[in-house]
Amino acid sequence: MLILKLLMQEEKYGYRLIQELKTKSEGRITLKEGTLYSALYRLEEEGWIKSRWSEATEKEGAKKYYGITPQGEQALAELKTTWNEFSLCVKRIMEV
Amino acid sequence: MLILKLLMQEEKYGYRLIQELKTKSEGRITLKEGTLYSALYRLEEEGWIKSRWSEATEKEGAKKYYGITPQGEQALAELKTTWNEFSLCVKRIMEV
DNA sequence: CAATGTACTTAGTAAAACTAAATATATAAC
DNA sequence: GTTATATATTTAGTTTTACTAAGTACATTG
Repeated sequence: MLILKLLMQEEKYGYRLIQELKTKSEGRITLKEGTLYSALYRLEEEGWIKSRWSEATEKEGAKKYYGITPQGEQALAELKTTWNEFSLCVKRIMEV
Repeated sequence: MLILKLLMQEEKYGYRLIQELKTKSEGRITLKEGTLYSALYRLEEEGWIKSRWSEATEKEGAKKYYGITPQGEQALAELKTTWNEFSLCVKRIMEV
């Protein structure tokens, strides 16, 4: 869900997603490469994201950019609802 | 965390925990026996809960009651902090 | 007496995060 | 110049944990 959310802004490559998740979570979500990339492969298999290779420039090598698909946006909306309901329900149980 | 929380009130047996999680979550958390009981075994191995068999009466068979230990209470407090920080951080990323 | 509800156990599968390492390039340090 | 670090992706293998599914046992209900 977080990956899909970060891809709503613009297309991004895997390494950048790891960094963004780390900084935006204040160091609480530190995915290892194995975790992030296999998550990306699953999301792409689901049809929720699409990848393309950028061309290498003089300064930079080629990167694999991921963008969210319309189905991904739909899935994100559903995941958000599920998450909201779930976390609210955890909150209620924990706050009694 | 939720199991530990439910055991803070009083000691409970596994089947009851399944029911309570279901009703208190309005049907969103419906653990199967295999899931709940193996979670209980893990928690007991950690030393966070302790079990005892009740004696069978004329009406009821023996049940295995679980109670939270002092280490369990400590773990619960830490889990709660971790959960609060984590869910807040998800909220922040999702609400941008 | 068959079916359902309660209550616990166990075996095996599946999903997903983990460790760990390999590959490759660019930059910075010594 | 070589070593170390940062960037960027891939892959192999392990571990954890939830899942399915079935089995045991007893009490209650129809």
